[in-house]
Amino acid sequence: MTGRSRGRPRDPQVDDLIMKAALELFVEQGVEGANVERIAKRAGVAKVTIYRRWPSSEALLVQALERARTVVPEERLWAENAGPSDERLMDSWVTTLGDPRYRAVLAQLIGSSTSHPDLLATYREQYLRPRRRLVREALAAGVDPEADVDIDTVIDMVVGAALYRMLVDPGEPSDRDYLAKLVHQANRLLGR
Amino acid sequence: MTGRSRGRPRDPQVDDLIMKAALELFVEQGVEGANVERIAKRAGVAKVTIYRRWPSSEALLVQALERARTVVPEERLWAENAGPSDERLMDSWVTTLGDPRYRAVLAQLIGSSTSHPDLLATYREQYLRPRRRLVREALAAGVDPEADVDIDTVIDMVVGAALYRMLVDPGEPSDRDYLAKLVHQANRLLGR
Amino acid sequence: MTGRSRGRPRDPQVDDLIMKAALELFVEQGVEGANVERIAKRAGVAKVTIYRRWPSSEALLVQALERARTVVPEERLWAENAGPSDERLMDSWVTTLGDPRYRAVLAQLIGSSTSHPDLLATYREQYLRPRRRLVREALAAGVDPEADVDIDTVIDMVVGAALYRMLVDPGEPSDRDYLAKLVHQANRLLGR
Amino acid sequence: MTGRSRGRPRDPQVDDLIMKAALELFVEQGVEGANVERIAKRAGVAKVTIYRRWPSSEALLVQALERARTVVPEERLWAENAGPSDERLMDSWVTTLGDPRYRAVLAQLIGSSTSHPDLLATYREQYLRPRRRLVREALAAGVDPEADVDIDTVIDMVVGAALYRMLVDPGEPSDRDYLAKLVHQANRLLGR
DNA sequence: GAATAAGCGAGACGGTACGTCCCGTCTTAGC
DNA sequence: GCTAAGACGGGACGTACCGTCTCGCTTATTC
Repeated sequence: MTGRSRGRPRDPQVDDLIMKAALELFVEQGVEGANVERIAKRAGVAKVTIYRRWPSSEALLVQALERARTVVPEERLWAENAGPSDERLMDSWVTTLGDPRYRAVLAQLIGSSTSHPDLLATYREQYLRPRRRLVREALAAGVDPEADVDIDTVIDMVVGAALYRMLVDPGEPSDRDYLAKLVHQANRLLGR
Repeated sequence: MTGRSRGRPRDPQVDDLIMKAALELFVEQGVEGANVERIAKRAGVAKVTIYRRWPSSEALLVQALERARTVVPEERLWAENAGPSDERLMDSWVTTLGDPRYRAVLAQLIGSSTSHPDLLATYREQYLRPRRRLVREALAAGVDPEADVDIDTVIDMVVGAALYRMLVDPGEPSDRDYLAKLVHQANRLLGR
Repeated sequence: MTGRSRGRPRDPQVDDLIMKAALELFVEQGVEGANVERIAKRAGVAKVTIYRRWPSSEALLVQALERARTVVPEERLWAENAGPSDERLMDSWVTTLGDPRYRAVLAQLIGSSTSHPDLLATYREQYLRPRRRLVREALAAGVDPEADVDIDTVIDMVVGAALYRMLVDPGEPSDRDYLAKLVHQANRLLGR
Repeated sequence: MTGRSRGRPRDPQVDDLIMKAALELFVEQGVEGANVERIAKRAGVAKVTIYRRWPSSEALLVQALERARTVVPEERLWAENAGPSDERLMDSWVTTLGDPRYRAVLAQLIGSSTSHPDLLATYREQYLRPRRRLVREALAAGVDPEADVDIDTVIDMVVGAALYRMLVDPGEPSDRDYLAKLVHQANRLLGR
């Protein structure tokens, strides 16, 4: 009885077009630029077609970001390469933090988080949390069990310092040398 | 000595009216409600009068919030109390980082930094840098000269972790307990 | 036969609302008061809705006034009454030239003709030319075929004189007596 | 006691600059363009300087137009040349009516006469009335005293026809041939 | 095969805010 | 006193998006 609903079914390709356009505009121009009017125009789609699927441009962006994450799953990469290590951790960070697009996305998300907290929340849950878990695995090996610190605080300090530089003081480099310093201090705290 | 510029000078009282109205609207209705049109109406002021002073409502809000800080400026506080200390450092942080308006401003600045980097730069130079200097003074006392770390990296890690929580994971509290943990780890790194 | 254009068709009732409001404001407050902002507000309509239909309040007023002519269209009147005559000609003129709104429109059109000649041209072709044709018919009856004049020049002189008074010397009346004088001279020239 | 008023006297050259700028802007861009702001800028003068001398841009334009008239006093020209005649009448008309600037001024004046009737009134009294008087003199010679017409009506018809062409139907030429036709018909009416 | 229902692009619609322009008034410094 | 400069409250401008709506057409399912 459930069966197909009556009438013409939605075209799944249209979903793709819309989310692609939404993401492009968001990266290029931020939340302001990623409004329904422009997304519709870029996707070659009627506004109604968007409103039929998502209640707001925010909801659309959330899903678009969710979807985009699945494209490059780093976790898998690491699994194929005999687990994480400090070296691989820094390889990953250098790539990510050096990418201006990465900075742009995170900056836009933070900027819009006052009015649209769901965007940032989605990103955090879908993107940041898994990576954090991997970082924890990488740092967990050889920790002094007596160390006067919980590992999450150390991660906060390392990741926080790196993001602080990238977001707040983009003039200062977040290069491998700097990241190495941070990891070195993390290891000191962890007694590794 | 160029002397007074020609023409009728700007009325400083008008600055007050505008920033007061902007702040009220921001607190009552958020960023969306604090637009130039409404600020002008509430302040009883022409829109042009606002545009003459600030390039956007965002920039206006930055200054309004900066000005509205009810906290006594840390510099003075410290000077009057025989220098900084870990306790006073944390008092100051708890006040600042616990203020949702502070978060909102910094988030907006980061969000707009792709298109308008000057806003963030100004804020960093005018606001963050002096405070960083004070933090360095607070942490410098009793540092182990043999410690395997430079103090700026430690500041990055402490401040970075605090801001990371506030900006990226606002669900987790940046309360005194958490800040105390950070300062404790900083002291471990510095051999204090 | 291009068929119906795509998209939601314009609501003809909205046209009515706008032109009604425009006319009211024009009559009440003159050209200055009949601006787009006020017309939109009085008509309960968005400004864009007006701009979609007319390029300026001026163009809107032209059409509104044209439409609002309470005079029964001369063509019909004459057809129903066995053709034009000097009397009916003057009836029509007295009504038209005595209407301050008619003067206002024509004055505005002439004033804007340096920068926007099309407005005046449209008005001339759509409004004036057909009426001129009727005047020619009215004057053609009983013309002395030997008269040393072409009828269009006579029309120029009669219409020109009437409009000259109305436009340039609005203090002097363009009343029935004056128009009668003009028609009388026209008849002398035409040998009627 | 009358004496000079105290303080620095007004610079009469400034009056010239202002009126010159006002007239230029009026001819180029019409009433809209001839606002105090632009006049002040073009004349290199403060707005206050204008408002001190004239209550409005309208009043300024009135005086500017009055003054401009005195530059080429046609009456005098005729006086020096042994009085007006049909030929000289037409010479004068051909020059005037063929000048696009003349058309522009009159069109602008008529266009603005709804809101600012004084402008047109001044022009009529200062410029048109004297010329009309001269035309009357030119046509008065040799009039049939028995003619069934008063001369002012004939002038209305001739001048009206010429202006009608120039203002309302600028596509049709107001050339010497056409003006000759008009004068010929005027002479017929006057029994000359 | 026809009827029905929903998808779809297009674009009208009432709103709100934008940033600019000009209004006429005012307040300053300098001559 | 008078100038140039420019701030000020006010109001209109024309444009951009908002979210809703109405249209003709298309596409799939159901009867």
